[in-house]
Amino acid sequence: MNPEKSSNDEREQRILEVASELIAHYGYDKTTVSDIAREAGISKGAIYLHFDSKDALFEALLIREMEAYTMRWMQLLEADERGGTIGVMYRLILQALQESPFMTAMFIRDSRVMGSYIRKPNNFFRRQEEHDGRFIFVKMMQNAGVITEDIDTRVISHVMDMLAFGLVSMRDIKNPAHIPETEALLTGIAEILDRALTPPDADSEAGKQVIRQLMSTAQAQMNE
Amino acid sequence: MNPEKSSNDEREQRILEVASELIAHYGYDKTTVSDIAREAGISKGAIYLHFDSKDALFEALLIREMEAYTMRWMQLLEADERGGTIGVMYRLILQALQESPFMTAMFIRDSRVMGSYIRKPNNFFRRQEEHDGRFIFVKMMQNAGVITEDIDTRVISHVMDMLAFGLVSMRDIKNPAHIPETEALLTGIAEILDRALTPPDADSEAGKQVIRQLMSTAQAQMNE
DNA sequence: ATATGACCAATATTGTTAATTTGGTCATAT
DNA sequence: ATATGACCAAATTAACAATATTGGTCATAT
Repeated sequence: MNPEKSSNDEREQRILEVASELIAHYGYDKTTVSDIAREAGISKGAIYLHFDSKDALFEALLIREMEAYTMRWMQLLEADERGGTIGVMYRLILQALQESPFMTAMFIRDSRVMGSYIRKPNNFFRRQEEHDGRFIFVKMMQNAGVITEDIDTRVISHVMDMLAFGLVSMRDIKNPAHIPETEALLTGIAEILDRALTPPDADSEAGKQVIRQLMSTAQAQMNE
Repeated sequence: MNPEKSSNDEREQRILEVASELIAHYGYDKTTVSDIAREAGISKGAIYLHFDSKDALFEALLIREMEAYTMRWMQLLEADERGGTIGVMYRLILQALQESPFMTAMFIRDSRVMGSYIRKPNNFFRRQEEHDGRFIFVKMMQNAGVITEDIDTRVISHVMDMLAFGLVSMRDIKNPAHIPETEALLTGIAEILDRALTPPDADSEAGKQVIRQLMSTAQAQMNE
């Protein structure tokens, strides 16, 4: 929420909700501020009481979607009784990713959705470039003893990125008849990762525990 | 080689060689038949003594590159003394893929290279769509006892496609500083696949043997 | 036979202007 | 205070003709 702007948080969320749907469907370029206002049932001017510009709105949306994606992952994680092995945890990452059309578009920088935004000089993605979330995740899981230490952290995290990218992108170019059913595919990936990366003495709850802790710290920081 | 056309195979190969370089660099649209002729040191008319059309030339090039890629893989396979585990074999597949800019472009349907060709109604890729080479490869390796049977063939082959796709595509969008050095990455992937897919009792030569046999059969069919 | 390159119809590009759309503002209303 | 929507400059798109390029052919030369 932008404290400098209107404090009507409920409406701000509705704007973002509507923007998410429109942009996921029509893309950044083809979705106008007026479209968003009309669909949200408010005037165009009201949009600018919440956001400085179309880009500011869009970037708030990117952040919102990332947060929603993370929350959804947490939710799947807590609901899953198969334990906190890296295979299962990563499987749920992919599941959450697939569930969100917007996140998949973000992840592969889909130009049909991101439109001309991706070409902007100092956009969200370029600013984010320094930060490697996946690397940090893998490092933490190694420290927690949930991933073997005998394969380089950077290699593992990049392999995970490769899989996620491939998962989302290949659907466009490969004959659907040759793509396995999602459930079976994700289970297979989890199995492969567990066999390769889960140490024999892994504590299957340690991973989840670290994530929980990380989340509550993040939550606490947010409430300031 | 097109038997209906000129039988000057040497020149036909030079045409394709030149076309490969030009198209890999400038793309299908920006490379004209005259460009190819000039660079090959022959007249434009001579091109049409070998190929019916620009598209026919281009498709011959696609096939040539696929064959060259396969040959290169074979070569790496024979030269590698680490044995024929699935990890090592697949690692060499990725290595051969990375070495050929044209093959990488084909694999991800890079529109900067393939240009307007990919949008043509009945192009090479669409015709090829039925055939799933990776699936056949995995199936054969399972039959040879080099890949476990306890994970679905389709799942394994698709995971391999995902990795290959990710390997090639992620270089464009991820901060290079976060991408591991190629050698380490490929070694890591090989290690992961071996741990997950190589059966305890695998005969590390059986895989190579099947490939050799397959190749000589294909070679024999070609010479007809 | 084999190879060339001038030639052509068809397609693509460019330059230009006119028309439309869009992000953002602000006087006015509530 | 809060919200609206008419309004505007800037940017995008549409329309169109003029120009250039390109795939492919073929009469001619070697």
